[in-house]
Amino acid sequence: MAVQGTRRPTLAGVAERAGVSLKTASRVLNGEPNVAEATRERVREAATALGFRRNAVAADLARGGASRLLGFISGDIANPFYSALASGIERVARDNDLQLITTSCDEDPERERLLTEELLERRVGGLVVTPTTGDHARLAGELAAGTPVVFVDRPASGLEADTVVIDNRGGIRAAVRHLSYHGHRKIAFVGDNPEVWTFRERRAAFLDVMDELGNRDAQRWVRSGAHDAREARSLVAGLLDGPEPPTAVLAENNRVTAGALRALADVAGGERIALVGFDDFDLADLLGVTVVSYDAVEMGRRAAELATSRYDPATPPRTVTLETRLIPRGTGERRL
Amino acid sequence: MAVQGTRRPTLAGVAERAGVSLKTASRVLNGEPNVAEATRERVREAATALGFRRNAVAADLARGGASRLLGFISGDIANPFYSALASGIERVARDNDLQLITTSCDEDPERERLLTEELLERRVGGLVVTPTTGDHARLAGELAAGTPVVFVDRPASGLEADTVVIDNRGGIRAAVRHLSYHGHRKIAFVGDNPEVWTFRERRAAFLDVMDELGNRDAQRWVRSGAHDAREARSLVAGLLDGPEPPTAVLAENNRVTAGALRALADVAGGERIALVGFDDFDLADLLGVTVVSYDAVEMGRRAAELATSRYDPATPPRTVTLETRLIPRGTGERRL
DNA sequence: TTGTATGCGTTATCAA
DNA sequence: TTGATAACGCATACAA
Repeated sequence: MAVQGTRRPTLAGVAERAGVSLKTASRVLNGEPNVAEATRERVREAATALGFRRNAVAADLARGGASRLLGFISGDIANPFYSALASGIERVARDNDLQLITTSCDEDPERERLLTEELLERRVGGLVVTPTTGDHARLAGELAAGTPVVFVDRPASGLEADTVVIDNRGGIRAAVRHLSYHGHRKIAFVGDNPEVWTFRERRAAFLDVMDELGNRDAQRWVRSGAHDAREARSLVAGLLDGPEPPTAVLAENNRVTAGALRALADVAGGERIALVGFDDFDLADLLGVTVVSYDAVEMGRRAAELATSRYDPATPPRTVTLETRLIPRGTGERRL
Repeated sequence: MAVQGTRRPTLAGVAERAGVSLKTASRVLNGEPNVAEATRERVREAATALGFRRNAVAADLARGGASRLLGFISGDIANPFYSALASGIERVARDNDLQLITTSCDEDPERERLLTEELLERRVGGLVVTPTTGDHARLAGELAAGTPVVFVDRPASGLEADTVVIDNRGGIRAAVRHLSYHGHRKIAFVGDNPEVWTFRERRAAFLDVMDELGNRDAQRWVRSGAHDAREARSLVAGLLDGPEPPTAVLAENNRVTAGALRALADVAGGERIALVGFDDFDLADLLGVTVVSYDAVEMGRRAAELATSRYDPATPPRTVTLETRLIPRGTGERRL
């Protein structure tokens, strides 16, 4: 048992106690072959007696190259979406004997840059990033140096790199068609900030499908700027209170869905207004909300697989697109 | 720009290019004083020209002692409770210039042990653990060696160490009294497995308060074994379907609450049965569920503060108990 | 203000 | 089957 003040036992200490050289002790403790069984036993005993625990920091340095660490830069780890990503990444990390460093950049480009730098200083063997709107060209050198940098949920700007996204357009298409099939024409699209890539993708798809369905002026049904549930609530409230209230609301993400639900609960007859949300959420079944669902854990897993697979920087970047799935609950209208 | 195959630029390289010694380059790049401004400038230029990025692995090894890493062993990072903890820990880590390694042990003692070992090999400067039921006496030596190990949400067994918990008993007391105040006598307590410390605490409090209120036989209202929402649903369904259905259900955690909600939705008149849940959750307001709430992010923060504050292993372990808060929504009965 | 020398605890090379 | 010795890249007494 180590005691405070006392140094921790080292491999050299184990070797000395076992009466062998450093290299032999190393061989034994790393399970390498070509060591006599008797020697092996003596080293093991010495290690246990001293309470030896290998120093992974020293090992990483000696080995050279990357450390056995993987980096993940999320927007906010407390957000269920990001923690689902983290969960998928973690599993792949585990399978590859890597430890995962998680960080949150609060959607702040400058903070993302700082975190990237810190993780690269740690010589991570791979980096998974949910990119903010900033430019990522600065990472070109690192990519060329062989560090796999993978972007997830949205692509980086100014850089060609491996990317994992979902089929946003397909998801929106399914949602709008679902509502249309159930007779809705006045469909409002409520979302986050237009700076966000996913918002733009989803809005574009919304306009496309509405156009295909004969609604050439869908732009007037679009509302943006709802970054949290509270803002979404007032945005939807405004729609319902306006001159031409929609009969259906398409919420661009789960925060908007939550806000929309509250707005609908606030007005008389709100339960007769249909609601479809992008992103599934807990208890959506109870609230009878039809959603566009996808597997965020799988998304993390795929990203981590790209980030851990050794690759040739010369090969063109890969893009993985995951499918979405419409989960109809009722007829698009909520049944409370 | 580094190119693949090429080694990464080192401090020595920067020093050489700037025509100074290693130590001087180190001084400049670490912002230490006592360097001529001209020298400083030359070193900076050399660093930029070479695309130098310090190697944190080497720095940690050279500095000796612990690495600038913090470890967190959660049950499952995809679980909102654990990711809230992670969020709090992450903020403290950031403030202390530490990087956070997050792991999930899936509530498996053996896996927790393995993860602990791996993190200690990484020489983490602190370790936050949500302990499983296994014994933790093996960590005594590490504690004595000066690594702050902090347990959060429940105490470790077989080891005296810093711990952060919430006031489970107070929370249950408030919940039962709330229901009692609103006229309920037949209150069922539905929870997870009795192996889980928090369950035992909460059940004990439930029985105490029921006893105080004159219900001496509350044991028959206790149901356990609901580890997920599905199991909770059938457990509650069984209660409602039994010979003497309760008029109120106290759910021991948010998974049970979700299951109970579904069970109540399944039966006629279910909306007249009161429900109070331990743990607040998203959209609880919409569903009209009264809850016992507490701040999981704060819990993580407090744990991380204990794990980062240098302390004397000789001082007795500290226990931080965080308050809970009853959030009444309606009269304890749901208003849908 | 600047530099020299040594150590951190491993892994890896190459020889014995 | 084993071992001596040199990296790995930086920090830090101590000197100049």
